[in-house]
Amino acid sequence: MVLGLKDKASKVADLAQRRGFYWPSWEIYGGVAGFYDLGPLGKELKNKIMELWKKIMIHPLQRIVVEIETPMITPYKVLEASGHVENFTDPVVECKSCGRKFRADHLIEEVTGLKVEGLKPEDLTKIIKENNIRCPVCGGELGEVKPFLLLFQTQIGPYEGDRGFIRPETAQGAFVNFKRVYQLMREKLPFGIAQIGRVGRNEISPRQGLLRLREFTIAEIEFFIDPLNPGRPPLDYNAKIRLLPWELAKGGQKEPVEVTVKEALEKGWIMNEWMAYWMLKAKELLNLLGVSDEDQYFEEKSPEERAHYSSQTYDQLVKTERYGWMEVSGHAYRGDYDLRRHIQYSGKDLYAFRKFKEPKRVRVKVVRWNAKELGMRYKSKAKEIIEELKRKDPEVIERELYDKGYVEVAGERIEKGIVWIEEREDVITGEKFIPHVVEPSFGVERLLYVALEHALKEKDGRLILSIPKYLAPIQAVVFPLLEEEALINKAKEVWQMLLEEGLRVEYDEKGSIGRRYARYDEIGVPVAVTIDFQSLEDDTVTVRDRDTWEQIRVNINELPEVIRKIISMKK
RNA sequence: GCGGCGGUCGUCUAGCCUGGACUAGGAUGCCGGCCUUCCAAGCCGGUGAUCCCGGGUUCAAAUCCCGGCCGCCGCACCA
Repeated sequence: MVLGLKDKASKVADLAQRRGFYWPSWEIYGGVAGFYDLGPLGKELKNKIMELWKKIMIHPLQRIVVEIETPMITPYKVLEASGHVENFTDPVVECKSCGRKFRADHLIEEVTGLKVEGLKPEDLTKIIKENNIRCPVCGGELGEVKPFLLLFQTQIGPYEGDRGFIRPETAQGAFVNFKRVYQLMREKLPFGIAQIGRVGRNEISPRQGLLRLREFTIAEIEFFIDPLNPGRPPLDYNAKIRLLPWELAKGGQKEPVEVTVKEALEKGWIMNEWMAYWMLKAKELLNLLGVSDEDQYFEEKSPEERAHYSSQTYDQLVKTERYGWMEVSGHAYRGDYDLRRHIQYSGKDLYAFRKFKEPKRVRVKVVRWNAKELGMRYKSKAKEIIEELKRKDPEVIERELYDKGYVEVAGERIEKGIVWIEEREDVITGEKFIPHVVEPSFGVERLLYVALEHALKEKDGRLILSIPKYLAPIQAVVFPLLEEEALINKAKEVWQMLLEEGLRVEYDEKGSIGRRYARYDEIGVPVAVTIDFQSLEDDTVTVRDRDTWEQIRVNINELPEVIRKIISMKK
């Protein structure tokens, strides 16, 4: 293998395919861009990564962060409410001569100054024709405006009207369940709904292997807070964080700055303490996946780049060799956007309730009326009159009655005495409000790739997957030094014993010992146990470290504990 | 989607320009055997390639032409 000649991404892709981490889906039919299969090792590693994610994101706040699961197939109405049906489609127009594509609405606004947001593609096409707008690059003629919907569409059941989509994020499943989980959390904020699940986005041009997929796994938390009383996260204010806030970026700054969390909050670079908390957690997670601080930072998205629901978004970027800085997580302050929209579209009560410290006593003016009198005088019109009285501001009615002696509703003059204003004192114990949402969201396959790329090392022309030891899919391997019956028997005994200890262990007797070390270094097995002739005499074996290649000799009955210690996260 | 480059055993690659002896060669991996007392050792044997797919040109196509698919790089969108 000519290792030196290839870049790291190729080496990762090569290793992934050769040793069974991942490969393109539907390969024997030529493959389909944007879809990848996970092989045996890839699947195990991904499981480990998801476990780790839960350990970092959920476990420390387990009393207030809970995991749920909701369907991938999502009804039209839900994604209409979320704004995705509207916002996940771009009107695109193509130049007939050079083939370049443009956002049709942006192009028109630039050239004509007309506000055309929300217009239909046909109208946009018309405007382009009427104003003779041409390709801004080559001057060629432009074609029809077409919407490009990034959502995968399907149909639910046999009825064509029941349109469904594959969810582009798991978040909506959390929002629609807000009330139920709120009640399960005994109506206390803040709390978080975590979800790990597959999503689909019909990317125009997926590329870059595992990094841009049409179907992938998202791990996200919708963290609900009371904006007036967000609570305090267990936050280390002195922790350092690398940031490129928009405030600096728009002034031309390219490099992130390192600041304490305290500074970032004081300067308003991070708008909320919970945002800061999840960002720090994200940094910790990437550290544990083998990405150092220098190889990651957070970049704030400009207002134009942000998703339709967000008022602040930071992307967590990780350095990759070929693809440069790659987003592995997004941290969005979604405000009350999603719940507000779902309240609107579903008509359901998705409010939280905020109790006042002291019940408030307020004097309120209420409109009262003599229903019997109204009924007798206005007959069937009485109902309409009462409805209008209910809607009208009591202050206004009071003024009208005072000024004119009557109030005019539904075209009738209702005189003082039939309608009057009463003042009464109400005791208000609290108020309804829509919680705000802080959302950390991770692309799991990207984490997988990044972990692999950062783990891949070379030593003496050999590939070593120096993945953090607690992440290794296979934890240990047992070798007889030579293919001799006595050694083989002993080795199999040891292997069996380790299996019974619950460890994930392989056994291999084929090839020279060096070749076997190399085989398992390449897939990141942290511990190689070798049974040699001395083992037969004194029940000791050699334990070799994947990264240093150093060996120690341990007694067989200490072996499980030795291995456990090596692959443990606690150091 | 456009432009550029590419696609040959699991992997890396020779051959392609200049069509024919290519029954597609090598290396590595993998399997079996011999050997071997700790880092991809050696020897022998074996396995393994619809030459990305479809069509066309030709007596003859891995090779030339067209279309598609996939990949990489650049442009636009994103976790």
